[in-house]
Amino acid sequence: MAGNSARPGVSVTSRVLALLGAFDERHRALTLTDLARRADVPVPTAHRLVRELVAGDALARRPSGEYVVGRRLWDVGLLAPVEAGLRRVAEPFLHDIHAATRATVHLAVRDGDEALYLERMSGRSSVPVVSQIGSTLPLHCTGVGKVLLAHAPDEVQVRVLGSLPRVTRYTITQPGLLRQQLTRVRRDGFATTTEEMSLGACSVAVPVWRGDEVVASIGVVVGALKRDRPRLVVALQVAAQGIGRSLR
Amino acid sequence: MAGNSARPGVSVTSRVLALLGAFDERHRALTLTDLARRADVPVPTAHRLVRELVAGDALARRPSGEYVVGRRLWDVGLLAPVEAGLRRVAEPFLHDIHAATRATVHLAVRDGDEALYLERMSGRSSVPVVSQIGSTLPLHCTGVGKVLLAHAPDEVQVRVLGSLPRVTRYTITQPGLLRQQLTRVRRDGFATTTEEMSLGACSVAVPVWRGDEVVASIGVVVGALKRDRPRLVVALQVAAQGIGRSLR
DNA sequence: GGTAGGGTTTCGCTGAGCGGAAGGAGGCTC
DNA sequence: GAGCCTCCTTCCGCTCAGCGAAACCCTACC
Repeated sequence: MAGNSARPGVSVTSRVLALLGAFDERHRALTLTDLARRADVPVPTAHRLVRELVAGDALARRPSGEYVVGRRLWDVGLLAPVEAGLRRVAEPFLHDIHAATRATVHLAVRDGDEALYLERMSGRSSVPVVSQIGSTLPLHCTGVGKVLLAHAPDEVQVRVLGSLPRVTRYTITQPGLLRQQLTRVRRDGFATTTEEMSLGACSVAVPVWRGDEVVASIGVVVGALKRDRPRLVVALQVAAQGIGRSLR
Repeated sequence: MAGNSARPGVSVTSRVLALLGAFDERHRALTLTDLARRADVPVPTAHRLVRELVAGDALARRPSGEYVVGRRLWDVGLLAPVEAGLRRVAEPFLHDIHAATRATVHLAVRDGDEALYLERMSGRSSVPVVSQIGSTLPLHCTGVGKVLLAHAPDEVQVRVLGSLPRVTRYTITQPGLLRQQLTRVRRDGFATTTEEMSLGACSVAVPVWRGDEVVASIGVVVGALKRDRPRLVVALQVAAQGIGRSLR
């Protein structure tokens, strides 16, 4: 940046990125002041940059005065090759599961110490589902997360087991208990959760193998597992097989 | 921008946006030189800016050296409220159509003089489909496009009918003929295309009404229409009704 | 080993960018 | 209706971040 900056060395580009990064699932609309605060940029500077971003349709301004992410970023973002091959291959299989179960279906990969949701198809029922395409959730309390964790490198398991934040009163926060579960996940080929992420929601998930490596996980979220579990596991495993086979 | 610019008055922000805008469906991966050329920025300048964008994960660099859109832009872009309400409401209905027909299903709105595809579910068959979520296609040679055009304001119709570029040898390029079809679309409540956008692909589409206004269109793409047409029209109309009802 | 295509680094000039200060605009309280 | 608060917007003079031509590097191809 030129001139009079309070913190020389911070480039215009990085400020622009900071402004864009101020948005997340919980902050889809921000006032100028919030935007400036979250991006750690003085308000007048934010104002100037944001005006340019609005002119370029990277942001948009709501009638209320709040800023939201704009059309331009939406369609540029969709061009990102984030596991594009996996998503394309998996889509029809996810449809099949969705059609067969009517439940919410997920496709996720491990991104560091979190589960990154690549795809979601909403179910009909009123089961609460917090996942969003593009967002991440913890590995230790989601179905797909447990699968990904069970097949993650040791250092990831160590880090995650070292800190198991409680989300609901059923979240597993004892490393020993979770470690047992992970062993069972590897042995049985599926993972389950019971209201560990959100009350009223249970899940089943299975790994997607490419060769001898787990590259993703698919799962469903339902209100209760009960005797449906075997049926769901089979449906998921068939789909996961299909995806894995198509990936080579 | 500071200093020695060849074209003073062009801001850093606008250059960054130009770089991001250099990507489109047909250019998902670009070399530095292409990127610079398409964004109309000198190569060294592009290099500097792009390096910062890569550092911020807004772009990523392929092992081959090409640049692609990065994770950061992907998940920020997904936060854009581009017809979010419509998309959320429509999703389950689109699933139903997809399950019932096994064809490629589309949800589109009119964006100026083009059809903007908000959602797509791929069919099983090998029918060629060029649409992409987030991309636009002409109004005059797609199923959803004809529906949207038939219910567009006069000035849009005039502009579009004034220039009907040929895409395939079946594309309708005579304004009079298309005008007749649009009348029929309004009368019958559905539109069809026959290899007008891509050879080997036909489509049917219906309007989605909110009150007395057409806010979107849903359609399917199949290899051939033949006697399936009535069945597809009914399926689409049922879904469109449902979407419209849910929109109030 | 010449040529062409990319990618990267250098470097001195300079105006784009900076942001404190001040000035609206709206809303809420007393 | 005065006082207060919060958020948005504009102003303006200082100055260093940004600029890009030029030069250089590297790989590929003939």
